[in-house]
Amino acid sequence: MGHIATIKDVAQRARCGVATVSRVLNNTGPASAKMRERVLAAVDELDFQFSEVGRSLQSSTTRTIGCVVPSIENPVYANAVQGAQEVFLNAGYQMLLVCTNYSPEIETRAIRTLIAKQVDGILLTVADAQNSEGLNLIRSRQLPHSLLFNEAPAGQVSWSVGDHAAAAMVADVFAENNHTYTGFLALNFLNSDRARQRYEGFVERCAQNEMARPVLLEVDDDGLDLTAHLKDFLDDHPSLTGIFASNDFLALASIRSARKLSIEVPQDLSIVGFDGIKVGQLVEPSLATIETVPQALGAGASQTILSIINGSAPPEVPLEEKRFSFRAGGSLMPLAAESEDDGKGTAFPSSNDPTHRKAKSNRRDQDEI
Amino acid sequence: MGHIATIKDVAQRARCGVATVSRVLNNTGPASAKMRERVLAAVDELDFQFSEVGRSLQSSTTRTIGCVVPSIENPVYANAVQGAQEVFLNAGYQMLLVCTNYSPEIETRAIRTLIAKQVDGILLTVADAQNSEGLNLIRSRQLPHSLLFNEAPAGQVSWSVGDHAAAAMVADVFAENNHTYTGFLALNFLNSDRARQRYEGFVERCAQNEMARPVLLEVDDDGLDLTAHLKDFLDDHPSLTGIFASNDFLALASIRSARKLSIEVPQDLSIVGFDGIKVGQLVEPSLATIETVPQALGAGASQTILSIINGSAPPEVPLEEKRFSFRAGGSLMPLAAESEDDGKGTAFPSSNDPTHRKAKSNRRDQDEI
DNA sequence: GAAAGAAATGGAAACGTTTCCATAAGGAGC
DNA sequence: GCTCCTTATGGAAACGTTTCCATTTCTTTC
Repeated sequence: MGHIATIKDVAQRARCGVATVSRVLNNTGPASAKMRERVLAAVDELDFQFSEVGRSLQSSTTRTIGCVVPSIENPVYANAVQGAQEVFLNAGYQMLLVCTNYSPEIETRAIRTLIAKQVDGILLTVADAQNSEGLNLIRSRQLPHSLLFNEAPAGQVSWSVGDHAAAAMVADVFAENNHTYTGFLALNFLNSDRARQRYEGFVERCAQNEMARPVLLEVDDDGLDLTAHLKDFLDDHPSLTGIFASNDFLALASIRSARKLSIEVPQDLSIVGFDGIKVGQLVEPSLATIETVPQALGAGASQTILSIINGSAPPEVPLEEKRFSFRAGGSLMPLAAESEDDGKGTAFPSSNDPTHRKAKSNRRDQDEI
Repeated sequence: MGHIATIKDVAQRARCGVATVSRVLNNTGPASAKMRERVLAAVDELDFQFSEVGRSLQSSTTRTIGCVVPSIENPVYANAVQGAQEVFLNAGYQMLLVCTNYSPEIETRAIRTLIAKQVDGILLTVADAQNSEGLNLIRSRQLPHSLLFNEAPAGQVSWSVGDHAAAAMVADVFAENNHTYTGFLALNFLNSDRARQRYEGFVERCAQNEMARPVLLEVDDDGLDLTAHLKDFLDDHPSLTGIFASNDFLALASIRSARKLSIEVPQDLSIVGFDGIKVGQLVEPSLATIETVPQALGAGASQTILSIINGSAPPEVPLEEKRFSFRAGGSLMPLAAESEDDGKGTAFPSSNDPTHRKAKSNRRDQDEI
């Protein structure tokens, strides 16, 4: 019969009470050798496995963690989620994953459901950490949780990149390479506080560096047809020499669109990305970008949650310097102005093997500084 | 007090029985207007939400689906999982995700846990569909499930790419471009039946096309340091003109490694990838590859599971022609042999805008056929 | 105004566990 | 052989739902 065995079936078959079965199987409390044997035999014959649902009801713990992120097609989130998943699995927790597609409505609904499912904790990246209905729900229930990628309101833990500072670093890099007129290319500006923080950080530091105020280009679609947008943008702002793309995909798409428009990167236009995805190093020119450590953030945030759950000391969030760094690449080139070179921060070779690049390249190469 | 309200609390506060609360909240059965109001008020005041655990125990359904994949750092799985997640979410199901890291042990353990958690179905990509302990468990319990990416044993549903045929198509493409000596670059060969099927399909069709037997190069690490391996490989097999990489990342890494070794792609070496990841179209040269539709497979497999659960007609798995196609790209170049060109299957321009490529390219360009 | 029918309501069982508590069985010491 | 203690064992409550069924309350109709 297609009936799934319960502890009662086992008890019946082993000719004992359910309490005994529970004790034997969980190794809690005494049991005689014969009894133990009978129970084990019954378990084997019936192919018995505890129902976690029954257990959860009794223990009011589910050994399940909710994870809410915008999308795992973005390798940054994919990395983070994978890192988190590993930590949780090792600790005996399973992970309930929801991708919100950057929609605050889905986000709220998902969090509600996760709470109803009695997850033991929630790991989440919200659209806007300052104003998230779901986050409020979590807080009011005092559910163990940790923000991931979002900067938390003061006093709260969060495993974020440090977007403001990282974007400021990009402004510095542009400045050191004599770029003054820059643009900021944004996707999901509306539903990502990270994108906005990057923009703010970039704008502020540009101002401090006495560069022009960066021009904002918002795109809505993350398809690959950036060309028309880019053309309009550059036509409107012909003095631009550098673009800071709010993520690496956007940066790569920009490079390609530029190529289509017969604009050479980096000779005619420098491009800096954000995230440091793997392929950025595989392409030519290699992508100058902010390198981040999503997997470490995901793992760290997970450990934070686990430590809240079992009352141990939570891990420290690493300093900003450990969470991001500038990765030089061929997509950024110093402007041919009088050099106020101080030796740091200029673009490095795009390849680890300069000899080869010299050998193969037959056009003006930005790599020879 | 930090006590979470249950239906009893609500009943007490609304001065009625729990049955009434249940009826009102679930809209099942009658209830007077005042009663309805009292209950709703109590719910509001207590911030009550049903416990899904209690519900699950009672209904023996969890509205949860398990999803087991090797890794979501691979964009192919990330896409598929995202597609699946969306379908499930729309149907009111949540998804428990486990990444096995290609380990059969983790795979088995994960499936065991998912069964214990009483998931209503399982979507999974296993290391080896012919020999999977976890899969057997699922089958013996008759748990609704669908394979994803794995080719299923005869008679079973599976949403696979059609690796054998797709790899054969690559052999055909190489043949049409006059390549005879090819290599197959494999990762995770041991723990991926897909990789093995691709190899077999490729080898067989090469034989049918009277090409040399492809040389196998297995790499274990998916880091970026393919260079040493590639060098040894090409030194050992100097006649190779084309490499079929079992995924796009490997293909991109190969292109980069080749570049480091002063080997020009595609002039000196043609490379074809597999999967059709997005960045393949953003790079230069663009990647010739097999384009697949992971999101559609993930969504289809999910619908299959849902239809098993609620007894409706399962969706048809699309024909192979709908599941993969060859995407031409600049990384593949016809060999300068006497052309037996039949017009189809030769490499196409790598960019959508040939005028630009002509304008910018100053080396012999494979795009002008 | 009473009877009958319909509508509303509450009690209790069931789902699968764990755990407390009471009882039964076994062994040691007299 | 009896008591006393230890070790085994089973019954039952509790966890939070839903749902069946019985009971109460309201409407309607004569």
